[in-house]
Amino acid sequence: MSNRLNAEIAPSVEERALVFKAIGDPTRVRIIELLRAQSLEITGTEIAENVGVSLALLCHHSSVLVEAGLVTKRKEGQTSYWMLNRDALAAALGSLAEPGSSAH
Amino acid sequence: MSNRLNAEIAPSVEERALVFKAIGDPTRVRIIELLRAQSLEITGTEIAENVGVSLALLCHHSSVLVEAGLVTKRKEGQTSYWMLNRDALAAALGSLAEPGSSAH
DNA sequence: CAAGTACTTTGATAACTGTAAAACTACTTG
DNA sequence: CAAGTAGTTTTACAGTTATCAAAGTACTTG
Repeated sequence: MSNRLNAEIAPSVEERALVFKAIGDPTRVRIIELLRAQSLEITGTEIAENVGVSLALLCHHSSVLVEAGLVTKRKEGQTSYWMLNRDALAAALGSLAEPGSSAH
Repeated sequence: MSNRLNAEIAPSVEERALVFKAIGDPTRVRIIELLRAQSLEITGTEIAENVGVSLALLCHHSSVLVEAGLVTKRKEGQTSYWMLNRDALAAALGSLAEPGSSAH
């Protein structure tokens, strides 16, 4: 299967737009932030509870995030574990970030 | 006065989602990158030529970017000068960036 | 095996989006 | 003032999206 964004190659404009579009929804910003705060994996049910959406709706957002290459899921039994693809996120964010970005 | 994102206050989830949504289109990624590369202002016609869209279409994308607080425009005579709101961009990008983000 | 759990998919719908084309405003130049 | 320029708005439309509700799948537990 063809790989998704893997931080080794610079993502194209279209790929980056897809990533930003995927983050461009309040529910998905919450999902990303929740995943970002995890050091270990987290299950779909836990995410749905934390974010406050139904599992069905979470599953829809899941597909958007997976398509954009931001999230990977691993299924074990009937529970699915979500992982944030930190490299893909950093690649997109970094492509538009200022050289010295945390200045204040 | 400052009704838009101004990097002093942490943008809400909704505000940041709006910014990411605004960047979530290939044409607008190109516009942002073009603006990012400018040290001075750039006119609408120049942007349209560089990005390869009509002025009418550019104007549509303009409204999305202005609504999100990413772009400011100043009109002088019949030409409008665009400026990137670097603080708003950095605030959104930074809110999801990893602590040590430029590692490789 | 029946019931429950954890998703996943499908269908429906209302709202939104990107694009093109055309009309419009307002400034500038001859 | 007529023509051209720069930008804006409007109209139209096909395609997409977020959400809900309901049905489906597959694993687990009693």
